[in-house]
This record gives sequence, C-alpha cells and structure tokens, in this order.
Amino acid sequence: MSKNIPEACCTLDIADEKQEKLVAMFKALGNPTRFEILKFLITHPGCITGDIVSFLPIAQATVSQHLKVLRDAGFIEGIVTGTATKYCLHTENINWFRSKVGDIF
Amino acid sequence: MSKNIPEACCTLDIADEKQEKLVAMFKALGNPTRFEILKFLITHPGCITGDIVSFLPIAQATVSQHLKVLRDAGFIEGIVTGTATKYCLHTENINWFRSKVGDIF
DNA sequence: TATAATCATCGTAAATATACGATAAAGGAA
DNA sequence: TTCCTTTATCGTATATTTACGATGATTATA
Repeated sequence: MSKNIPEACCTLDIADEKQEKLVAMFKALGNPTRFEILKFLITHPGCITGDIVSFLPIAQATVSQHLKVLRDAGFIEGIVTGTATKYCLHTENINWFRSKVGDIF
Repeated sequence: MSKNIPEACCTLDIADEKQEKLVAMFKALGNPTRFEILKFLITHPGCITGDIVSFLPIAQATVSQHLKVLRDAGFIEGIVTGTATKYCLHTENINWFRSKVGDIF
C-alpha cells in the first residue's frame, strides 16, 4: 500500500470558494456553443440576444439558456433596454480569470 | 426582425481545430475533482496514480477515468514504470493554453 | 386598447458525464 | 509458477447537460 504521499514541491494560490468560482468559469467555457457565444460578444460588444440568435443556428431558448450560464459564471452582464437585452463583458471578472490562469499555469 | 447583425469590432485569433482543442481543455478543467487532480499533479510532480487515489476520497476507477480526460485534453502525460504510472505535466500544451487564454481574455 | 417584438423561463426528451464495483492486463516478488 | 501490486477498462446506475417548443412577462408601437 503506497499510503506515503510525496511532499509538495510548491503550493497553488487557489482554494475553496475562489477555486469553485474558477472551476465554474472553466465549465462555462467548456462548451462549444457557449464559447462561440462569448467569442461573438467579445468581437461584437453591446449586441443583444437577438443578434446572437441570428448568428447561431440554434433556438432562441437555447441561446438564452447559454447566456444565463455565462452570466452566472460571471463572464457577462445583461442590461435590459426596452424589450431587448444588451450584453456586455464583465471586465473585472474576466481580468480575474486571466490573472488566475496566469498564476496557476 | 433584427437580422442586421452589427459589425465586429475586432477578431479573435482562435478558430476550428485550435478552438475545439481549447474548449476541450476548458471542459477538462471544468470539473471540481479533475481540477483538484491537476492541482495535485502541479504541486506533486512525478507522482503516480496511487498517490492521487490515496489523496482523494474517490474510487480508483474514478481517478483513472479523470486522468484519462486530463491526458486526452493534453494537460498531462502518463509514463508507465513497472506496474505504476507516473504522471507529468505536458508543459508544451500547458504553455499553449496559458498563452491562448492571455490572447483571448 | 390591441398587436408586435424581445427575451427569460418552464417542462421535457435525448445525450453526455460521473461514479462505482468488477475484471483484466502486466510487471515484480516469493 | 504463483501471488501481489498497480492501473486501465468494462458495464452500469444515476445525475447533469443540452436542446427544443411552448408559454409568460415586459415594453414598444399602431
């Protein structure tokens, strides 16, 4: 029985809630459609849900569902204007994400 | 009908196979157990499967399955030595990953 | 007020992921 | 050879994800 776990050579500055948040962000990006949506939002800032629905070959309900996941993960923010919802990047969270990936990898 | 998709403000240097590979890497990291395993491998370089099984409160079969996902995603490499398998980080792929995240976000 | 536009949410079917025990494969030790 | 160690894979049950149509909520327009 190899119960002797070798000593750590270093530590990683991520744990608990922060780690959960980071994993949730990875998970949100780990779907081809969602990644495509985020890519579209990065390259088309300030566009609305309908623009994404026009762009992608999937149902409106599905786009809306994916947008919710990206919102919950913290990548984007939805700003309701009239009957439309304009989506923007959540710069602070995105910066934190890039920074953490840089720290770990 | 808002079929008029706004123009792109910029482009992102990721598409097709590269994008699929990146999304697969995100997906691999988007699971709490797998992230914990990769964290362990980063902080305990050169350890074997059994070390991870001792460290985590999950079955050996499950650890092995997660290691396969991390291998397929390109994060790690398994080196068979005797009956054990020593796991190392795939530095090249990890560097590519960090670099791409830096480019996009 | 009625009608249209826009989007989120609900309910649900199908696909995928996750976990486990059991088993097989392969090397080392007795 | 026989037994033990180590790990991957198989089969499978359960949970989660993903996609869709239908519906409801909200706002603008005729």
